[in-house]
Amino acid sequence: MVYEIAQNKITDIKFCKESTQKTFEIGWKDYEEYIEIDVPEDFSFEQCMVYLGRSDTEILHKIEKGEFYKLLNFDGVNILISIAMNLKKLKVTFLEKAPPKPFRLLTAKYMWNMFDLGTDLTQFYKLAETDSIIKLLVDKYKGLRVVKTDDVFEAICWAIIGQQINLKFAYTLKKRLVESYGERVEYKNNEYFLFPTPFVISKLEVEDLKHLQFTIRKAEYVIGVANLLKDGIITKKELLLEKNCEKLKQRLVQIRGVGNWTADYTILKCFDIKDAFPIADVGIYNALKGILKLDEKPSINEIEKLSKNWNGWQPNTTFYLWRWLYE
DNA sequence: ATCCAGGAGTCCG
DNA sequence: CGGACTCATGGA
Repeated sequence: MVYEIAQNKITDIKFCKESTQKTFEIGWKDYEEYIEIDVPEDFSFEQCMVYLGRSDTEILHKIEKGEFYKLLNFDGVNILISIAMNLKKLKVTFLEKAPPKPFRLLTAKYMWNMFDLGTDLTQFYKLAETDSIIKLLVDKYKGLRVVKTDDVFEAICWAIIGQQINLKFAYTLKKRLVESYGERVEYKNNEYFLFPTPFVISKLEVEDLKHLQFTIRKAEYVIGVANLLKDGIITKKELLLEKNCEKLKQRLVQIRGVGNWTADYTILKCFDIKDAFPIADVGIYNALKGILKLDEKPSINEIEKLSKNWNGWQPNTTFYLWRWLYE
């Protein structure tokens, strides 16, 4: 039996050839009921957990006693896992019965993508020698990775939901959306959810989402994106072929409801593109305002100047800046 | 109450 | 193209 990788799932594990950055090879061991994945020497599971644990309203995973729980789905097959560090390796445990071997490989690849384990951050850390902002961030949060979202529908929806509202309310909206329309699995008195599929959301009316306190616009945007993906007008597989940040952005911005910020954010969260940078993000300028002790938020021009020093490492810098906000 | 929040579309010159 | 206006809802 051949297991196909769904089109919009699992980023190709091969890395962008034109990238000048070093990459690590994936390494993992299969122990049936769990797998162990090699991680870079500097990898900090704890720092990634701070990012992933930034909201107590997060519905798509749980963190308990430093252990991470999430429901995965490969081609219709649900896999409930927990993740923890064990002897400098990432240990992923299958909480229900161990899935067939191809799915254990997919799980390893999923983690590799989610924690961006392929990127060698040596050059990023070296930037700290010449950039005081990077130095401050790296000193504090070394080992934090760019935590990715595999599902492009989820990534775009989450960005749309987050437009122009505070993060707390954004998490509330996501929770309502997922609880209302996402698949649910129960395990030991806990519930775990999948992000809703484009198919399910495409069937909704604007009114359905208005009841969840979505604005009319956001409801239209989310349903619209669902239709584009459901009909195959947009596929992640096709988007992955575009390695140029600007060109990828141009394609995303054509989607109704996706402006500059949403496109930048989606690329950062869902694609392995090294100059993705949501320059209009209020989180970024709030962090910079705080770090640089500015009286007012920095202008786009000022951020552009700063970010030139970060060329090729904008995604990492963005995550480290966001991390600074969670102190 | 007032301002802001991990904005986008539209219109107008 | 760039700016002003509109939409829209909870949090602090």
